[in-house]
Amino acid sequence: MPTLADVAALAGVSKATASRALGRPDLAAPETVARVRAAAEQLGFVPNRAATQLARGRTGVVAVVVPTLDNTFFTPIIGGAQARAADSGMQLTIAVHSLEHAAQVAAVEQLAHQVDGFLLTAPRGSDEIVRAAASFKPTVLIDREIEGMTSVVADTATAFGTLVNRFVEMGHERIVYIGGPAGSWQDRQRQAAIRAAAGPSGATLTMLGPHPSTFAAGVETAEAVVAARATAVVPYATSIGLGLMFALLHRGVRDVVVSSERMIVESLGLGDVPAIDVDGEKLGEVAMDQLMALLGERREPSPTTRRLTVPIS
Amino acid sequence: MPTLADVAALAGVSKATASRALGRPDLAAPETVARVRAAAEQLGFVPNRAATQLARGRTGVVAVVVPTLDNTFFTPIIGGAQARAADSGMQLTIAVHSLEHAAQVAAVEQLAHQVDGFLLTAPRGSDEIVRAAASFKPTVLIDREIEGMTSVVADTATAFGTLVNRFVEMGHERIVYIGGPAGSWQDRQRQAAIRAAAGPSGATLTMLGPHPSTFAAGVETAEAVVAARATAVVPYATSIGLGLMFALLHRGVRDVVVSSERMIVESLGLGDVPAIDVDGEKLGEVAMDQLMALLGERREPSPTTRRLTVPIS
DNA sequence: ACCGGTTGCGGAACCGGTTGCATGAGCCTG
DNA sequence: CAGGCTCATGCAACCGGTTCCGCAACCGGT
Repeated sequence: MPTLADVAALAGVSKATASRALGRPDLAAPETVARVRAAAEQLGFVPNRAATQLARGRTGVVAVVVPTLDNTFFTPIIGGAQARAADSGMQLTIAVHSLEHAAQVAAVEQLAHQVDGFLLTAPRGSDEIVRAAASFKPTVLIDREIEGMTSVVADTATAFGTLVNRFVEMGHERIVYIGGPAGSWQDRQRQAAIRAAAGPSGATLTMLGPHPSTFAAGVETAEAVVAARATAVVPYATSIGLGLMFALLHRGVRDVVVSSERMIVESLGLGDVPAIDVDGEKLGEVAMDQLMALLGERREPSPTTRRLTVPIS
Repeated sequence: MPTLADVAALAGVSKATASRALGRPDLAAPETVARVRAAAEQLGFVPNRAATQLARGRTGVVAVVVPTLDNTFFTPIIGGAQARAADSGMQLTIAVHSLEHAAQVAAVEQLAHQVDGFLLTAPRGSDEIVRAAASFKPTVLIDREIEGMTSVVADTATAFGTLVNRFVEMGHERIVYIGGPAGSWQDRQRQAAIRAAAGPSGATLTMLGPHPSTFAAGVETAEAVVAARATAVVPYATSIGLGLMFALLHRGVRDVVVSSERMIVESLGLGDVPAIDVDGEKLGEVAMDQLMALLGERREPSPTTRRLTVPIS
């Protein structure tokens, strides 16, 4: 395994020059850069990460914290983040935690020593808990906004409001919203948006929940949905909606419209059921970009919120 | 941020002794170990990973390679592996690759410099491609067996065979198997097991596929399932089965039994539909244990296959 | 009392990069 | 042509642990 010293020797320069030629080409003579690069190429030189990290005081790793891997909402986010991280030569570690309890802040602190920054995905818990978790290293929030922190959110609240409007326009008069997990920030946003949208319309809005984002939970809501004599349902998560649709069909109920992802609506040929699509990959990419920006800056940059539009069809 | 030198100073010993006291307690006097530990505790000492890695020549990171994150089969595996890795103070990076093409071996090679070992999950492609990818670092295969390599497989083939037997016993005479992705090793195993199980029974077996493990693909098989006048279906993946069940219900077809995960069967109250459950977490844990064992041994250990039983109910 | 053998510890080299500082060559300007 | 600059480069310290090696104290045995 060739080291920088080998490269330097082959190129006829010192380690220092070789290092600069590869890492900061502007600090070395063009001709030297070329020679060093050629040598590195020839030897198949790959810098030792640990050495670089040690010398620079950075780990080159960022952690993505997700509440669970069982939810298809999070996995594309991870994929997007991973892709962007790889582009910058960074590695990604995945940590599964829900930041509801103070104990989990300790877990994050433990991790903090081993990474340069965090992506916290849809953290539950209070603002204070999240702030505490973010206090160790530069952090970008995904799908949650907290005053003073950088975050990237999919604007699902607006989208859900639009969805309800759509249902109202379609003539639905009894609409049910199936809420997400207890303590979910997104859920609160969506509830507010949905209430605002439905309020003036005269349609009856029934709010159910909280529910975990699982298929089983969706199945269990069928009873209540039927009891509410709803004709349209807006579920918090795809998995909930799927369980519900399933249970309804299973009961022989065929006249309730449940909004879902475009993929599902289309593959089933559900026609004019409004579909909603969150581009999780994009979410992950943008969040990682933000984090990279944070890591790049010397001084604390001002917190930003990037709001990604969520398409409805 | 306290360093080992700080700990050593506080404990009144040298760096060398401090290092030994913490890392190899058997090499130091018990009393010294206690003093050093106390000092470390008091200072909140956390060893610098990069330094350790550099000194030891190991990265402390292992990579899990999965074909996709969109399949709920893989995510629990990652979870299990992650948990075990964390127990050993190792980190996990996730790489999303399908090892079908030679080009992706290069991607693995790139990663190889940054990790100590690999977990390759359900790699497609030829044995040679997988061998090439595994040639860089110690590697454990998950859900695929290749001569001469260590692997951990869920014995779903046997389980699927049993499943078909069960259907036959229940009186089903036209059974459909919906195949998984093209080139899937598991799919080949299952096909063989299913054929062997159904062969002597006199039941008609229709093999469909290949299909990707998606909901949409499942929906699309409904046509063929109906055409085959099947009364029982065994789908390759949960997602396929879900799509199929959905499409069938949607068409008003209610007399076709589709095997699925226990969770789904139970939440829907599907009664006596046989359910199959792969403990992905366990799979990940065992695989990681095997990898740790590989990493621990000096000499090349003999390859092993751990076969995990998959429960059916 | 002497000796070979353990045992616990410290000194120092080392892992493989990065970077502050010094040096010297070459260039511009007055 | 001298003084001052910039630019390219090398030397060496450094990041924070790990580990080889040697030394000294201490053990029991004869």
